[in-house]
Amino acid sequence: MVKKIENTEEKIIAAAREVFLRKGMDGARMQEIADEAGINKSLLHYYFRSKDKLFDRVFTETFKNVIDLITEVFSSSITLESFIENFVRGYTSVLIKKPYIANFVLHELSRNPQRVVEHINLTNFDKLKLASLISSEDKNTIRQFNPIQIIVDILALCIFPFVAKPIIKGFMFDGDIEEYNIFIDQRTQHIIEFVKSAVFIQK
Amino acid sequence: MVKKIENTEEKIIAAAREVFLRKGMDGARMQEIADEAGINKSLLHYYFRSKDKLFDRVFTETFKNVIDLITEVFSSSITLESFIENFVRGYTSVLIKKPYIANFVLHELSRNPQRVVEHINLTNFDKLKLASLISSEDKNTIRQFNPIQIIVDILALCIFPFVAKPIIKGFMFDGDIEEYNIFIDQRTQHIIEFVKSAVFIQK
DNA sequence: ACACGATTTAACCAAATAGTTAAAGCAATT
DNA sequence: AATTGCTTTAACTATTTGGTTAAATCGTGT
Repeated sequence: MVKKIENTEEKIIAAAREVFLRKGMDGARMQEIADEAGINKSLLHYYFRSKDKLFDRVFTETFKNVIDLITEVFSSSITLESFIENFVRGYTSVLIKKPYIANFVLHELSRNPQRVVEHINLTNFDKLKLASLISSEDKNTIRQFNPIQIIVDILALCIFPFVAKPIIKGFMFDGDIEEYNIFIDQRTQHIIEFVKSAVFIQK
Repeated sequence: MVKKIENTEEKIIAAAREVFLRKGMDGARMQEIADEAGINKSLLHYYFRSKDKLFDRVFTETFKNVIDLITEVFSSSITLESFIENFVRGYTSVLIKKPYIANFVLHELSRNPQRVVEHINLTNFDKLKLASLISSEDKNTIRQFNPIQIIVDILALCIFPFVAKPIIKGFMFDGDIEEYNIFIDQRTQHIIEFVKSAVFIQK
């Protein structure tokens, strides 16, 4: 190869992600993606034969970030407390670095739920992990919530603030992005304390 | 008028909501909306001059449900505990009746954040209410979390399970809709207990 | 029977857009 | 200098789709 192929390819993927995110798969225009990537439409089709293929690539690549994270967190936590901390830290740190992930996945979840679920099912990710961690705790130190409710709780607490960013920023903080950023900075610690307060019984 | 105008109009709105929800504003086709409503495209344009106007109507109507609820809950709660209970009960009961609301609003939030925020700002909805309820509690009985974090927590816990339905159903419950429904039934009570456990200090 | 609004039918238009093609240019490798 | 592969330009096609139009039909209250 003569010029660096990855560079243009990555530029296209980043541009496509931007545009798909802003406009959704249907709203996105190939021309707009080309513009965003600083290339022309012909070259775009030279790299990715169709809009569908391009979207597929972007989705798979984006989703992989989440999968890798979850797998890692699930396999490395050995107590309930460390699970909660790792899970929340892992999730929020990924979302702080790549906030677009939340919207992107949720958008695809409503457009094509089947596909998202299939991607999750491809992972070998142990959904009974939390239940087993809970059952190995002393029953007098934790409240007996349904483990699945707790998993959903933690996911909700981590993901929602990114999806609802315009509302939190625009309404809660009157449009002040700095206040929103502070809010997000404090979010990780807040969730950990909130969940632990809810789950563990204080003496 | 000769025939009942509301009937067809409502049929169109319901059909449009369905299709807009499934496909998003851009993915939706006027023809598909007409089919779903059991009428033809001409009549669709006879009632709503353009796709934009139709979407606008559907959005405003859908969003009104949420607004009315929040306003009601905010004005009627006089203690922190009753606020939490009313808020969660109000939110989950609306979403159980009309689960499409969550996706619909979130979808529009990423397509046109400005518009959603404007709609919220039009309400006279007191965002300091929770803070004032917290400050009137005995400091020894509640944990000192940031009130805005708590509001976001509650919203997240209520809304997320509906948005993530395909994941919860498809992955957590291996596609069993009945188990998902039971999960949702228990959700209201779970959230209330979870939040109260986190916020109130037990003796 | 008449009028009038609701509804259908069917053909049509204009714009947008995914995707194609082909020829030419460019930059590094050989 | 020739080759090779990335990149541009620009014109083009086919299809989809929002929206229009006009005439016919249907149903009901007067």
